[in-house]
Amino acid sequence: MPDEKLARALGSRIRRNILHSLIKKELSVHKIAEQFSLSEVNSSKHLKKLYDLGLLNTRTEGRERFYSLKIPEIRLLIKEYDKVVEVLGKNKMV
Amino acid sequence: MPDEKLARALGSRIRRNILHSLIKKELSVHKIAEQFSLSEVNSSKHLKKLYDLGLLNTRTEGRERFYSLKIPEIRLLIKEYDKVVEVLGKNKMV
DNA sequence: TTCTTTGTTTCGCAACATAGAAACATTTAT
DNA sequence: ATAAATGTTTCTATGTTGCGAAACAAAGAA
Repeated sequence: MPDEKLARALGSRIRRNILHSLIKKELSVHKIAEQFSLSEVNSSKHLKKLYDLGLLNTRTEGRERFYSLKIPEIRLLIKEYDKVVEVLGKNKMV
Repeated sequence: MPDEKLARALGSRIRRNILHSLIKKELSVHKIAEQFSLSEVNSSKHLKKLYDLGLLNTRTEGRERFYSLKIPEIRLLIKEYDKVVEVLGKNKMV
């Protein structure tokens, strides 16, 4: 069920940040690891998860593997997601 | 961190369906349980989770507790969510 | 008062996700 | 041929989530 998986994919702050970065341009496993202070192992795992889900494209060049957004609709989803987060933040009575 | 919690709240198919129903009108714990074939215990738990997150309003009348959408922005989020799910479904090469 | 309806909380279990470590593969440089 | 850089996979430990069962609480009916 893709809808279950999508939710689980978005369920990680790191993966949402990764998607955010990939909106601008494709990035390698290494660059993502650098950017978010992840081990390359974990960077690879997160990207693979997003890729398996069908959200990313991949392209290998030399020893690097680049990932990019495959589904443009994800941009709006993230935008709406952030909007709700903002509202929740303002209402914060936690 | 509200953004972490929101993702986890959406991470359940049942909770997304509940939110979907609440778009139309407020519903009691009992009604939700009925509608989705949940035990009342679980219905209560799911609704509490969404409420604690700040997504729902609540109103008690007699022995019933009604929940309703508090954040209208959630509608668009769900809509965009479903859109991405649809695209993923069409691309299904899983 | 006693019973029924509606709802909540706690406990324990099974399933799943996450992160680190180690081993391995591939490509490029020396 | 050897070493370094970039990624992936497997194993393990830890933590989180969801669900059922049981106990409890409050409101209304009999």
